[in-house]
This record gives sequence, C-alpha cells and structure tokens, in this order.
Amino acid sequence: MSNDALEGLSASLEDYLEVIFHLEKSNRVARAKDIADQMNVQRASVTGALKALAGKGLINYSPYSFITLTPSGRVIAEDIIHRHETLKQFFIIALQLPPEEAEANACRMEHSINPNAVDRLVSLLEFMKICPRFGTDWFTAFARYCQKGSQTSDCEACVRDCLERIIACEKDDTH
Amino acid sequence: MSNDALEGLSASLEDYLEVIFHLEKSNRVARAKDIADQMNVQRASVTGALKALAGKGLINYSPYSFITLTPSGRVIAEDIIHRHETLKQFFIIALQLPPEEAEANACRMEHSINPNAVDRLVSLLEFMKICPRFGTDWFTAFARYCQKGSQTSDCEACVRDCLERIIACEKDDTH
DNA sequence: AAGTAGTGTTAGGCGATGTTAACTATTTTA
DNA sequence: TAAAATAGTTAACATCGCCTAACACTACTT
Repeated sequence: MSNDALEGLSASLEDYLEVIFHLEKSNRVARAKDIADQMNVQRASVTGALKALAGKGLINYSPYSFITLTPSGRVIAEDIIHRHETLKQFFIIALQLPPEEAEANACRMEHSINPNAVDRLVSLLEFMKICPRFGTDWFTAFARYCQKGSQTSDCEACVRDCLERIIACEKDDTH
Repeated sequence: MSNDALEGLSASLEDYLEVIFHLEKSNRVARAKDIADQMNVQRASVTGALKALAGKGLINYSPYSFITLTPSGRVIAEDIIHRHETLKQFFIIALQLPPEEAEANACRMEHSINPNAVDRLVSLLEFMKICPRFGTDWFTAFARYCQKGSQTSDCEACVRDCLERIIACEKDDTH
C-alpha cells in the first residue's frame, strides 16, 4: 500500500467517498453514473476521482467494474459521515436552523473541522439531552431570543420550573 | 466595475483579504512581503492574488504600490473576520477548546459557514451570557462531562443554586 | 549619486479538479 | 442475437493556486 492512503483527503475526495458510502449502503455497490448524479459532476470527472481513491486504497475499483469501499475506505467514510452528522445535528438542535440549511452547512464544514471539535460537539449534544437546565423551555427561550434579539423570558419562573421537574423526576426514579 | 466583484470569493482570496485587513490595521498599508509571510506562500503567489482582488474591486493596487482595501473590500473583510471571530469564540467559550485549536478551526471553517449559522452562533454566545441557566457551574459541569463522558453533577443542587442566584440578583436590582 | 539589499513581477511549470467530445464497453430490448 | 441505449473511459483542455528562477524596480547606505 502506498503512503497516499495515509495522507489527508481533499474536500473533493472526501465528498466522493461519502457518496460512495451512501450508494453502497442503498444499492450494495456504487456506480459511476450515480456518483456523478449525486455530486453534480460529469461522468468523466468521476473516473479521475475513482482512480485517486483506488490509488489510496480506499475503494475497490478497476475500469468498468462496480465500486465498493475497502475496509480502510469504510473507516474513513464513516468518519466523514460522523463529522457531517454531528455538525448537522448541532445546527438543527442547538442552533435550531432549518434542516436544509443545517445539511448544507454540514456538507461544507465537515471537511475542515478537527476531531477534537467534533468530539466536543458530540459531548455538547449529549449534555443538552441529559442536563436538566436544557429542555423544551430552554429551546423555546433561545428561539425567542434569536427572533427578537432580546431576552423576554421570566428567568426565575423558568428555572423554578426546571427545578420542579428535576424533583419530580427524582421522585419518579424511586418508584 | 466587473461582475467579478459580485461573485463569491474562494477560500484562498478570503484569506488574503483577511490578512490585508489585519496588516492595514497594524501598518496603515499592506505590503506583498508581509502578506507572503503571514500566508506562508511565496511572494510571487501574492502578486497573482492581488491582481485577482484588484480585479474584483476589493483592493487598491497597482504594480509596486502599497495595498489598501477599497470600501467594498473592507466590508467583505470585516464579514470574514466576523465569521472567524464568531467561530473562534464559540469554540473557546461554548466548546471550551484550547485557544490555538479554536483559532485553527475557525480559520478553516470561516470559509464555509453561512450567514444564518453565524447569526445563530452569535445569538447562542449572547444567550449564554444572559441566560441564568448558564454560568460558571454550567461550564464546569460541561467540562467535567467532556472529560469523564458521564454526568457527575448533582442536578438538583446545581439548579437550586442557579435559582438562588437569580433571586439574589433580582433583589440587587431593586436597590 | 552608485552600489547593493530587499521587494515585487514575470514566465513557465505542476497538481488538483473540473469540463467537453469522441470513443469503447456493457446492458437492455425488440 | 443484433441494434440501440446506457454507462464508462480517454484525450485534450481550462482554471485555480501554488511553486521556482530570473528579472525589474525601490530604497538604503555610504
């Protein structure tokens, strides 16, 4: 295996790998035509990308063959998709962006975020689920803040509700 | 003015514009040599970029001259820097990444985030300042969660403290 | 003012990524 | 199975952004 496989992928090749992963999942194999359609490029451009990916040992490819991921290609593809999904969920859940916009941002930003930052985003999303300070009321308060640009909530009541929910929750646990 | 000015800038040209902005701020004008040093490219590469930016009406440039931003160049540069700073603050404050890592991520991601997402990040950072549910204890709880990967805080006590602080705060206001 | 050090530009090249047009291989279907 | 439709490849070319090497200009320095 050449060293190429170890070097970072370009944004473009990451996109190809991601698309191949999804096509393989839905169709068992990926075909150049479908890759071209999904990526909005010409078929000829796909051939070049496939050669590059095959050269890095990330896909099984020979001319006119079907395309599948190699084990290392799959690992990398899953990492890319993990970045993508993490960003997308962050945009949808934490920032409350419309799903299409979340998707578009994730799609572009997935190529430049580093592993640590992804881990932290994952932690934040998990933390927002388990920390009682977050909850429907937090999300609506933030949404309101985004719209009006000023805090309009009754903070004391909001936090009091939050506390009561925790206490109720703890009582539930003892049942 | 050609239409070029209206088209989006490449990540590379955005970087040049950003560097020119900072150099102009510290040195009154930017010089090709300094741009080259800051961008880690050769001087010859700068010339090409300057021609492109001048062609788009974003910088005042003629061969061998000093370089300054035009008004529209300044507007765009400030927008790029706004994206950069917003991302950086988000990484530092919300995700609690080390400043260098925050900077590096911001530097790369600033080119692909859209205006809406930037606005939401700004709102989130503001909201974290004014919403009483955030505060030192929230940040330390999240930091602990990032390290240990599990929730270890006493949620009831934490929120109770939060509530008490709000009440104390409100009493202060009446003074 | 002349020589020199430093700065800026030009010319030519390279790799990555895309295009179109023409050709080849494969698959469908009549 | 032969023809037609579809899919994939190749070749030639364009653009972008960088490079190196060589040359041109500017500005110190003395």
